[in-house]
Amino acid sequence: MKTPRGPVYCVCRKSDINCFMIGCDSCTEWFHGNCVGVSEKAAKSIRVWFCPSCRDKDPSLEIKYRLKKTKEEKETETEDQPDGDGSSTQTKMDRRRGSQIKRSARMCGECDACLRTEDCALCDFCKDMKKFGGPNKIRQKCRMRQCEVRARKMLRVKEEEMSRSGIRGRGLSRKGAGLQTEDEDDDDDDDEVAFSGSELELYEQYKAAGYQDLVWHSEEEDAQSDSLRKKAVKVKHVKRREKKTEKKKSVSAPKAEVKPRRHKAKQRHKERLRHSERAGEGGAKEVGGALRQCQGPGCVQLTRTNSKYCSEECGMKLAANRIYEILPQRIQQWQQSPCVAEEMGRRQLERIRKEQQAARLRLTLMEKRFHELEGIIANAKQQQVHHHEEVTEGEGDDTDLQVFCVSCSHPVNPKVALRHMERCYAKYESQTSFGSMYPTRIEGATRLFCDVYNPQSKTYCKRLQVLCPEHSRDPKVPADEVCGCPLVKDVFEPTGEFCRLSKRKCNKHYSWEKLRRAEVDLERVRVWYKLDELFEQERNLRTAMTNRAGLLALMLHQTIQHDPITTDLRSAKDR
DNA sequence: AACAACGAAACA
DNA sequence: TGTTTCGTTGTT
Repeated sequence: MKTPRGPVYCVCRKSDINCFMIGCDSCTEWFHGNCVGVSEKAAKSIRVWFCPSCRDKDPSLEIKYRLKKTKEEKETETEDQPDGDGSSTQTKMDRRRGSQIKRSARMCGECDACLRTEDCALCDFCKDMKKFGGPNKIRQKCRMRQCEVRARKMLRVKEEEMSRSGIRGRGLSRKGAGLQTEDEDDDDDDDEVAFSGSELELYEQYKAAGYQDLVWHSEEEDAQSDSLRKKAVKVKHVKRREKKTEKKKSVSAPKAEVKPRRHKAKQRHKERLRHSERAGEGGAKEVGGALRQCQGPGCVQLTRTNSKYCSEECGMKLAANRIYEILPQRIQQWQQSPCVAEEMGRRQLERIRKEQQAARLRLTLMEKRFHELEGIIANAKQQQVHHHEEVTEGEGDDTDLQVFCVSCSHPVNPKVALRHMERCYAKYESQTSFGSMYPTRIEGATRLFCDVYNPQSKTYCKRLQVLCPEHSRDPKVPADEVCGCPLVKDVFEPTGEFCRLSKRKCNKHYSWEKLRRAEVDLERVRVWYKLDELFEQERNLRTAMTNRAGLLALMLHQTIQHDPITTDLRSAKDR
């Protein structure tokens, strides 16, 4: 149970400070506004205030009020302060702090820290402040000014620093005043070893008596050891435990916790001793306390250092023996039970084969398409140009329409849009390279990747050859060449007709050969990728299958049939 | 739990 | 409006 600690104030002698309070300028005691009949608002106009008891004792004490806050008053105030004009923020603050120390949730108003008016300029909090050139991230009061009683512990001067420089004896002034901390901080403070006089002595003795060796001693030793240390330890443990039980209200008795563990440790230690003794009886050599005989079959030699054997041969002999002994059994075991992984592997392989077949079929189809296209293009080149159609086409166009280029986003006339976009694309595309360290090697494939070597980056271009503006330019079109694009009906149905416009003038089918070739080539590349992927899968699967039931695997693993019924069911289903 | 960071109240 | 410093929150 906690006794109500912490400072008490006012006529009511309560510790509550979360309301408006006013300080007596005579006894410096603090009073609740409500208890002494002073509202917060009213207090604003009070300049000097004395508590009822002080006034009783000394009737001459008079509560003084401020005049209305006027300009004149402000002026008089500044006159009172000689350094008025040249005052820095620091000095202004000092005045503020110095004149009347406020009591707050984090300031007792009485300790050295609270009374301090200057920032140390050295602590981390000061260094963080803007006035000391800091980033103002931490935004905490100078450590030297953190209240010794109410400020959060972590904000106060750090322990090491305090002991190093002996800056201040924490809480000494407070203890003299007979005041104690609030409960919140009490919890923090408990972590510190707060000894009373006799405890301190014991603590010192405990430290001196060899708290440096915390290893387990045997009980005999313990009995012999000076009672002083035991006493000291006991004091400490009891203190700790009391606290723990108080906090946790744990069920298990702490004393019962400690002893058995000690026993176990001792037992283990004894056992270890016994083991090493037995080894010693064997009559071999002693290495670091242990005696070793070669583990080779039938060998009685001593081991080599850091080895279980006397020689390589012994090691090999033992290994060979193991294989002869274990392997046949394992092979038999392996053959007895069906291997699910093997079965699954076979199925996977089947699937991969099927997919490979499909991919190959598709590849031949694409190759066929490739040749067909070349045929069409060759055929188209032989068409004659029809000049009269040119004219009619030019007339029908709507000159007001505009489309935006997908590359440069400029508005362009739809008539020339294709041409523009194609060139725009080529322009931007040729600015970047797209290569790999290795040339493409696909057997039986014609014209896929550009594969031009760039000696600067030591890479091979990996664009489709037909689409690479960086390494191949579109050939110049002769004036009399026909467009020759196969005409279609309903988008997909070929009519058998060809565009008979002059190639230079046909905007509708601009570089149609290139696009068609790219279409076919892209598909071919995709099929090749697919084939490659399938090949990789097959290879992995095959390695896994050949490694399964290999020598190493059989020696290292075995399948234990815990439940023969399950195995039977599975084998019946699988077979 | 300690710490850093930061919003915001309080104040001049 | 700027400064100081508190409480809260997220991170280590």
